[in-house]
Amino acid sequence: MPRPRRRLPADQRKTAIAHAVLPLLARKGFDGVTTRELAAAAGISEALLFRHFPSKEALNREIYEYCAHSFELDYRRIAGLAPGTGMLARLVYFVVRSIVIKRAADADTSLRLLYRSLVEDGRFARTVLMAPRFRMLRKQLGAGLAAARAAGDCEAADGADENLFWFMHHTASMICLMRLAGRPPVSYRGNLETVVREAAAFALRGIGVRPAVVAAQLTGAKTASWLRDPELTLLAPQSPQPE
Amino acid sequence: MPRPRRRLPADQRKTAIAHAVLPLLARKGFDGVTTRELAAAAGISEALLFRHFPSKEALNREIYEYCAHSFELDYRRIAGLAPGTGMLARLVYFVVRSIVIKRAADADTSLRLLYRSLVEDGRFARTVLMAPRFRMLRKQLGAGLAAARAAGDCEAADGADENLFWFMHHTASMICLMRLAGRPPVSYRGNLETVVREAAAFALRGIGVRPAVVAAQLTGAKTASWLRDPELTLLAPQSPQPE
DNA sequence: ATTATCTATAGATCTATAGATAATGC
DNA sequence: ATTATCTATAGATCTATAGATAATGC
Repeated sequence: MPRPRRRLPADQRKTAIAHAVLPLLARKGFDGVTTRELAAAAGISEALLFRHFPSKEALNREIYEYCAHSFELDYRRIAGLAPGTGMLARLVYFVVRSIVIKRAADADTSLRLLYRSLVEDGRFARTVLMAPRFRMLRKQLGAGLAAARAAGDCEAADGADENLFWFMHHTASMICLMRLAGRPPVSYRGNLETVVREAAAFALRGIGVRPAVVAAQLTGAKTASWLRDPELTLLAPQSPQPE
Repeated sequence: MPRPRRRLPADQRKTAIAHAVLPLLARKGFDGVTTRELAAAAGISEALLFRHFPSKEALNREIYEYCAHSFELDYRRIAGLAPGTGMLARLVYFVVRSIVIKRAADADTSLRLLYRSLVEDGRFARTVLMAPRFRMLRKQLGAGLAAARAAGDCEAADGADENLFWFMHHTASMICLMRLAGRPPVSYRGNLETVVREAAAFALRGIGVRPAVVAAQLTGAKTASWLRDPELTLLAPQSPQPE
């Protein structure tokens, strides 16, 4: 059965391979997946795979680069808001939400890759977490905290604002990680949007915002209205689709 | 070079293998490690490995069981304390600390296994996180919250206490996970004990305890005195050493 | 006599390459 | 004429077993 495959120019084929192969690689891990499986997922022969990538290792490296962009956030909108208690609530809510609910089609793929990296050498995780966008977000959070403190809505911190940023990030990240496992080992009460709102409230109180202020800021009606506002979705951009 | 190995009775050898093999398996993952490497780590031939474990897969399963116990906490001491704001602070502080700083020798090994499980099928993570000790801790936290609320030290939650417990747990877990990667992708300000205290404060505020109360409860002097109290270390028991 | 251990190796699988064939674009 | 693709296969490696040898305990 000589099956003549669709012929593609080198660069397109390369992208197509990366795209097709990513989910499998993320799910099974570099060592758990075979080049035979990868080729099958890309709908090509193993020989062609090795023509486009000199080795399995090289393919793996390219996949990381291909995937890294999917963690970008459109933070410019947030950057435009004036620092204050309301801005702080929005910032935390959207960061938490965009981590817990990733909208990109390949969401759990890129996240699996990220967390897998953490238990291994951590290289990929470093590229993602040390990227400029996080420095930016940290700065924004700092500005929001300062404004909220000045307004009396927030307690001064005992430690560094930077640590508070990461604690917030961690709360959301671990919820996301728990949801990656087929049957989650932790079952939260309420539906996902509820969990997102509760986690955002937890994080806001955690960074020092007074409980009463948090309750006023994160009402169901308010977050619902934010979700309808396309100006501030803060979600990951779509991946570049091949072809 | 016929090297006569030390001869051990079957059960002892089996335990010895499990013990010797665990770190390598956790670090490289089931697919990333070879039976040759595993045998070498255990100081035996591959043939002997397969005599004690019918397959690599079977060895892997046993390793999970062997490792699961290292997550146990000595929560009985906490269970003995009367619910109240002070108990709540202690509980959160020690849970956070025991997650971030695991004292057992094979600490990062068991944690790697746990987090690796999360990006894979999640089976092991479920055994660990759904264990009775967590239900117990959750109950204790609930009692502490109720008492602190009655005392006016803590805001009533908008959601379930159970979710608050997990958010606290998540904050600590992710700090721990970040520290597993060789060079951590996130660098916190301050030394580890400081980070632990700040994270505990974050979590306490997060679950609703008023910022001023948290500040009063988690002073450096207070946590230092807790650390000197052997009654309440709440740390993981030592692994059973072979032989 | 039984049980633990080793050396040697089979059989399967996995990465990677060689060399032939067919589609594309000038 | 060039470039993409395939089939076939080499060479390495990996899991697992067969069969021989040596230590232990009755």
